[in-house]
Amino acid sequence: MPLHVYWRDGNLRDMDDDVAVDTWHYVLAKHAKGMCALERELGERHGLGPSEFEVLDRIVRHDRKLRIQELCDEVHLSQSALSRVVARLEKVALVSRGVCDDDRRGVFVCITDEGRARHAEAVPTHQAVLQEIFADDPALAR
Amino acid sequence: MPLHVYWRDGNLRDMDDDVAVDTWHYVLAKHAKGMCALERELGERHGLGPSEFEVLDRIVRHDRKLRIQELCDEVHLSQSALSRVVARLEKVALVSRGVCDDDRRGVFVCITDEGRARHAEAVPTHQAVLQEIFADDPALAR
DNA sequence: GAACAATACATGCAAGTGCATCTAATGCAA
DNA sequence: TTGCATTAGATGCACTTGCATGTATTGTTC
Repeated sequence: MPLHVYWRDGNLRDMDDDVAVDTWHYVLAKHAKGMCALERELGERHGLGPSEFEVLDRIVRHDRKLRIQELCDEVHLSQSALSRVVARLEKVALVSRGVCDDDRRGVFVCITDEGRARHAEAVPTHQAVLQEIFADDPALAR
Repeated sequence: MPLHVYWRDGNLRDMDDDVAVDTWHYVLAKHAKGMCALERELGERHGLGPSEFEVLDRIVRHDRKLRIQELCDEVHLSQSALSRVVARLEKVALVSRGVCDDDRRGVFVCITDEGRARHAEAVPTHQAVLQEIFADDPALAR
């Protein structure tokens, strides 16, 4: 995805500053605020954690069976963490798991109707939270 | 800090896309890569975790005794997590703790010589890791 | 000053994560 | 086919985190 980030200082700014470290602090701040807010809002309103939502979201966007491995490439979780997220989701019937026919080591994950509904319900919350988080970045507001 | 983020698309881009969500995915990706790399490099080379480094860094930048509470405002950790990070740092003698004289509920944290040295040693690693992480953002490279 | 709310920090506990490892299935070479 | 390295995913374990709570001190109201 051809997205590039441009830093610009509103005022005078010493360009010897370490831009990477500044950017990192920005990332840390947004990540902390965002995760905290998502955890609270998705949790209270839809009974989902950020990881659970992310996994459901990936499956919905692909709109097909996915292998654990494919998900692993897209969500920022270790293989073991992902395995457990999927286990939790299966436990509450938002996804189902099954063995791949062509490679019986593999496991595919399928979203259930209930999972699809829960995801659809949560998308606006997710979006609203993030718009709030980035609301103070004027260039992102429109 | 007057830092603003500007998204720009290299090509055609549907401006109905949800910019906040895209930015969030950028934050998630950089955070995951950055934390993973920092954990590895700071850990292997200096025996520090990202939280430990961050706390040392805050103290060094202020260059004075700090109260736990002040640190709490600056690092993205809960009060309890910070309390434990400081405890770990004290255990390995990189900081020392003491009660505030003016408010005996308060605890100030002081960096030791060894802590200062370890921090100084780790700063270049920290910086190098982050420059590597953001190296693919052309606007940040110079 | 006594009683009580508020604040600063520490700690018990449950939950999520990554690493190392385990099991099962596959691929490949002899 | 047999034997062995490789891969997919699950699981034991240690560690960190946040929430709720505990302890000690301070401030406030009567």
